[in-house]
Amino acid sequence: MAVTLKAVALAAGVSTAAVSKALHGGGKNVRISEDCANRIRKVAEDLNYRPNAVARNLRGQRTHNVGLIFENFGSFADGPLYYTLLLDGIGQTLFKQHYRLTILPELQSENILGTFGDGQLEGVIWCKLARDEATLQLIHDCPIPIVALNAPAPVAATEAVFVSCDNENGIQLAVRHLLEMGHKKIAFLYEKEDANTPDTVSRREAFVAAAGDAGSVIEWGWKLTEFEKWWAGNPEETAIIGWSERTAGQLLRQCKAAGVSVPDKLSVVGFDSTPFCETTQPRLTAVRQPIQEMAIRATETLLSMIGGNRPQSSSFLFPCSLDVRDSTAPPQSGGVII
Amino acid sequence: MAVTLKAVALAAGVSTAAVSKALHGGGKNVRISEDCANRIRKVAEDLNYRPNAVARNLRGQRTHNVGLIFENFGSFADGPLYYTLLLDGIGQTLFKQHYRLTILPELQSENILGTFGDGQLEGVIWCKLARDEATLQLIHDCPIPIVALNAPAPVAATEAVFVSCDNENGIQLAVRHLLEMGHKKIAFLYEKEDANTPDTVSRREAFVAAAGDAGSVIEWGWKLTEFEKWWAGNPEETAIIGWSERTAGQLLRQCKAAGVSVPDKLSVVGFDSTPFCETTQPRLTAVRQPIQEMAIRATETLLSMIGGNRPQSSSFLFPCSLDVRDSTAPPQSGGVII
DNA sequence: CTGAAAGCGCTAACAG
DNA sequence: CTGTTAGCGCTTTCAG
Repeated sequence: MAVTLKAVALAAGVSTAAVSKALHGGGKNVRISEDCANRIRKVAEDLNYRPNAVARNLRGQRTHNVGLIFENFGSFADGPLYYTLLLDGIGQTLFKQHYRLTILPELQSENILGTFGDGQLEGVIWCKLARDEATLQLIHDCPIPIVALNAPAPVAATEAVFVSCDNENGIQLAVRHLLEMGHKKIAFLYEKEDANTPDTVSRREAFVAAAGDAGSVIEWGWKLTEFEKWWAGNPEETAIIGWSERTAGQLLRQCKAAGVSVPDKLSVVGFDSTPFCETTQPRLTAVRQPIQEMAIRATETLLSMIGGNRPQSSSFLFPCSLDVRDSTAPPQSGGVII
Repeated sequence: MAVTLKAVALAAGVSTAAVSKALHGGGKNVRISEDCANRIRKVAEDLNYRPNAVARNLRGQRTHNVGLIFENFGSFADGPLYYTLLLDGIGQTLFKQHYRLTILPELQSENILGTFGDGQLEGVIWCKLARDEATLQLIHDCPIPIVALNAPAPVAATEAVFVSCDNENGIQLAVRHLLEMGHKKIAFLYEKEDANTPDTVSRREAFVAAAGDAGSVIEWGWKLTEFEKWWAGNPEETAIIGWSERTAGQLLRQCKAAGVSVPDKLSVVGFDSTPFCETTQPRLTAVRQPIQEMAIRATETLLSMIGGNRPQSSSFLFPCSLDVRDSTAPPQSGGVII
């Protein structure tokens, strides 16, 4: 049905090679007169010829197509704008270089290698890549370059490149901010459901290290309904750092419901400072993770690897910063009062 | 480099046809003994054979790949979760049917038809499709089925299917809600920058029709900085309907900044009720548009069209509902006071 | 029951 | 300067 190169050649009374040359100007060994080329172009135009990319991909062993895989797409634990910023960063980088982006179903079953090795993808960006042995093995067997985004690099060296934020430094910033304000006891909060995500784990560890004796760790359920009872118990803590933006946002709502005013009675810090933090009441002080820049870097790195270059490094760590907004303040009844 | 079907055939001492049959069991005319098939499968396994999908696509003229195009990706006018919900709905439907999703660069230049006709895509979901003549023509010339999501159907019939929410009914709900509460003057607010998006237009028109004499229309800049001056002018309006969730959220912030308490002094309604509305202060009353269901329906329709079926209808309108939260209340100094 | 062979649509060596 | 031709990796019809 579709008009092919051959059809154009036939109509123009030339060979397919001539048409290919005239339209895309490939092979150096083929020469063609301007007249002839123009005639061919005219015929192609008239016939409404559209090159078939699949055939071209097969022939050229290139697809200009990059895959994107989310370990847990649709779970909003990462903040409302997470996926939007991510996609935007990846997309803008890719499209500029005339690559396409294919969203892959979250790794179902065992045929991931089949998917990665089927010739349709030139590389993969893998978000929140799990850290287990199986995955590491998989990375090893993967025929195309992989960049892991938002996943801390494993201890063992792998062929993949890891792009992530510096959770440790982010948590340190939050802890220091609170300590400097005079808080003596700070809690780190995460949800049971997210207990094992790499980010939760590494942030928790960073917190324990940074806060030392001043720190405690709280694990509640997704809804944080435990808050009210906890608060009723007159906890020593005067500040809570939520492992994610979502957690902190949810906590603010619980505080409001329980009549606990923030930041007067309790200071709250979130992780991942997106425009969402501007919309909460009070506006949420949060660690900023440069998602979009990370996405751009991940994509650039992947494209460079596809181009055959060895990556400059096997791990890129993006420093976090702290956006101080209205949800943190010195403790009301701090020990500083003499 | 990659091990091909031929390589497997060679290693197993059989023909490529036998291998193809043994591994994927296609052609009915080819028969093969269990023994032979098993031997072939073993060899393929040992050799780590991965079928090349590009070749298969070319041969079979099918790619199981659907394209997605956003008219304005990355503009957050649609609310923080818009893209996430959308992608989630599309993805879950597609992946279940073993289709892939390709994100297309937002229609650059003129070669859209080239993109749609290059054989890589079996169909396209087009978000916020513009309404102009050129686009209609393009739809007409498009060799693959198109479903327009979140774009009101044009007057003229086209080959494309349109899935959108019922803006008219949504606006009516909002207006009625406010009128019933006793508001006498209601404004519809949109940003200059969004003045011509189909949704803005159709909601504005719906508003003018629904509110009649009680209605007025406001066009401000993206930041809504005009609010304070407007308010200082002692407007008659006691309620504002924002064309989008974002607009309404931004308005709430302006109100706060100006010391105008919502809903006491001013009621605010948004369009597009996502979890975002739960996070504002006060929680935002908003028209709910079932984004995810719409995305699912759009995808299902597209897949059915790809399967060769004629769509049941050329336009699906999803009814809106109203999520009443805390940003609306009866006017403080309503005319009802005797 | 099995293998040879003809393409899907395109490109780039090669020979003329 | 142009055209013929051999594949890219796969499926499937056809002859053995």
